[in-house]
Amino acid sequence: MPEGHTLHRLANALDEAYAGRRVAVESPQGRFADGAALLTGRVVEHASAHGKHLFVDVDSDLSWHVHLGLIGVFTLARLTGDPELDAPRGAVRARITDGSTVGDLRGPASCEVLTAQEVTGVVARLGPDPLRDDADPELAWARIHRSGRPIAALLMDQAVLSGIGNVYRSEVLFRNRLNPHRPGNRLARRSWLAIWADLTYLMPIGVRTGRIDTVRPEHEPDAMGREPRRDDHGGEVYVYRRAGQACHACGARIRTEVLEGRNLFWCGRCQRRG
DNA sequence: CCTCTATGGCGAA
DNA sequence: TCGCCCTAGAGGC
Repeated sequence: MPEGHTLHRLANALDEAYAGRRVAVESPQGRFADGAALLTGRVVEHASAHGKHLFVDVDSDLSWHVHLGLIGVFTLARLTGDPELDAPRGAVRARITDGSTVGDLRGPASCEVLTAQEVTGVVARLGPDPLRDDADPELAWARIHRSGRPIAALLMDQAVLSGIGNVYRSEVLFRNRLNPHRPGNRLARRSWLAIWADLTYLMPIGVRTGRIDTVRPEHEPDAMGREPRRDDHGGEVYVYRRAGQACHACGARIRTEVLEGRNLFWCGRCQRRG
C-alpha cells in the first residue's frame, strides 16, 4: 500500500521501535541471506524515508534500503513468545527484531544493503519530497514548467518530485480543479504552488492515519446525504477508482484512462483549470 | 483451480 | 509502449 506517506509512517515506526537497539535480521525466504548477515547484530541508528524509499541506518555506515514497489508490505508486531504465532508466514523476504518487536517485509521491489555513498546516489535521483522539511518545490517547478508532458505524468515522475503515487496524483489534481492533461509548460505557476501546498497538507495526514483521505468536509458522504463509504484502499477519496460514479462535487460521471501506464481518474466537468 | 488486480518501477525494443 | 518482477487477496468456474 505504498505511496510516500506509507514509507514515512513506516520509517517513524521503525525508528521508534529500533533506534539505539541491537537487532537481529533474518532471511526466512532465503533471498536476502547475504544482506541479513551484514545487518544482523548491528545497532540501528536511524530510520528515514525519502520519497518511496526507506533507509534504516545501522552502525558502521551501512543502510538497509527498502522499496516496497507496488505490492510490498512491511508489518510490525509484538512478539508473543508463542513460537507458532511468532513464526513467519508467507514469503517473508526479511525479518528484523530486537527481541520484542518483529518486522516482516514481504514482496519488496528492492531490499539491499548500501554504503552511505550509495544512499547519497539513490537520494540524488529523487525530486523534492513534500513530506520532508528540506524539500525545495522550486526544483520540481524548474522541470515542470519546461516540460511538454502532462501534469498527471510529471506528478508520477519520482525524479521531478518524490513520494506521490497514483492515488495522490488523481486526488490532488481534483482538489485543485486542474486538467490532468495540461502540459507542464502550460501550467500556471500558481497552480503548481497550489499543488505543492496541498500535498504538504494532505500527505502528513496520511502519515498520521496510514490512509489517504482527501474529501473536504462539505463533500463528505454524510454531508451529501449518502451512506459513508470506504474505498478498498482504506480512505475517503474524490475520484480514485470511482470511474463511472457520480462526482462528489458536481455529480458528473468520473472518467478514467491509462496515463503513464497507470489508471488516471478525474472529473471532466470540475477539472478544467490549468 | 484459475485469472485478475494493486498506492511501483525497471529495462528492452 | 510493452513485458516483467515481486505477493496477496478477490472473484470466477
